[in-house]
Amino acid sequence: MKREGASTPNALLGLLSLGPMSGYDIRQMVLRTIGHFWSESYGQIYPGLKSLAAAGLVEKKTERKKGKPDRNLYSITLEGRERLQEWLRAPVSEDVARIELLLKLFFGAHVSTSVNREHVISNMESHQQALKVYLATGKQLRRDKANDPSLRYWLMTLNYGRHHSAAMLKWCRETLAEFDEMESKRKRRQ
Amino acid sequence: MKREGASTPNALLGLLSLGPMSGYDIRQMVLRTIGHFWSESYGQIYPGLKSLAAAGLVEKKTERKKGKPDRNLYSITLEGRERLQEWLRAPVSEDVARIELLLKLFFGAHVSTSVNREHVISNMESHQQALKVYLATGKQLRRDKANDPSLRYWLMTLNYGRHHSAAMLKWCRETLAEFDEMESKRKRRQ
DNA sequence: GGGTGCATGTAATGGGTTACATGATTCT
DNA sequence: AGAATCATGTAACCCATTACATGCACCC
Repeated sequence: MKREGASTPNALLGLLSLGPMSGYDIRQMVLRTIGHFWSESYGQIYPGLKSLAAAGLVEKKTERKKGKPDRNLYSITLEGRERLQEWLRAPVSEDVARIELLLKLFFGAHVSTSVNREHVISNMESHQQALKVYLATGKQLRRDKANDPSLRYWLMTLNYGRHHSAAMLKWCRETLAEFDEMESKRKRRQ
Repeated sequence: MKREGASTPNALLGLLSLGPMSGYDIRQMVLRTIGHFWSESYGQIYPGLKSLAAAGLVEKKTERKKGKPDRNLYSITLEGRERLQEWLRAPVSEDVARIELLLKLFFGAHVSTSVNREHVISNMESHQQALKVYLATGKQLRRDKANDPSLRYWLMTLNYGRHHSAAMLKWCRETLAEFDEMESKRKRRQ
């Protein structure tokens, strides 16, 4: 009877709370702003907007411009805002993340250390890349959104990413050192 | 044409590489050993074992014991081991984790700081708890599995958890301090 | 003429959890 | 008598991605 979960409609409401948007805009927004901890595909967005509209939580207005394709602009209603706040106040549902890297590593003894090493290295690279992005968007936000009341919250999510990626880099380096040790031990025995 | 994903059968093969097990055993194993980064439900395990058996990657033997319910013991075949190694060698497919806490925080300006603070606090508590578990199981593994060739790999996954939770605790403390600051600013203005 | 970006949507498919259904044994 | 643990499995449902389908405008 309790469903719980279903955060996609809430994500949509959240994004529309920043201003009216089309489904296409939402997709771009997701990629540019919350992309490092959230994803939404068109297959979720368009049907999601439709059902939110049917529930009266958002309103649709079709915008016609010569020379450009029609845009369906959605804006959040008062009821939608209430629903969003309700969800924000509800406790965070935590479920176990499935981390494929760790699953492979857990069974790593079945393959050579170099295979496992490669997995760790590519993980390290993606976190190095992510760190750069976090720092850059942090700067950009502080510059462009200096007076936005949401700025602090946005920086918190960025900071989360910073801490996470920094910790992962540390772990990667330690793990690579461990592989070195394992390999030199193996060589000594030969 | 390329499906990619579908890691459940590989997880099952991995667990069975540690020794013959029933579906029930596997569930327990998942919870006790890889539970901090993986989950499998009966609804995945039993059908999964069935199709692995149909593909010849595992073998089923029914064990009958007086006074106890029948157990379907599954063991990995040679072909299954090969398939497992193939998967282990394939690159890790990384997808964006959906972190509900961050989604709520991103839209945090719509509710009071105390609501957001509560979310962060309960996150902090769960990581404190997790850290304790990591340290305890680390000790236990070093004691009980001192000669297991997989020990190093298991400790790597634990270490991942340690680093992650430690970083999250740091982030939580910083974020809580930020809330303090926001609230004292608000008071000063009143 | 062809690629890219804007724009909307659906259908197929996959992957997963939860609830349901059943039943024995052991411990309290 | 009743709860907990062992044990197996299915069905309903939910959530999500990917591929498909369409089409215009702008730039090279």
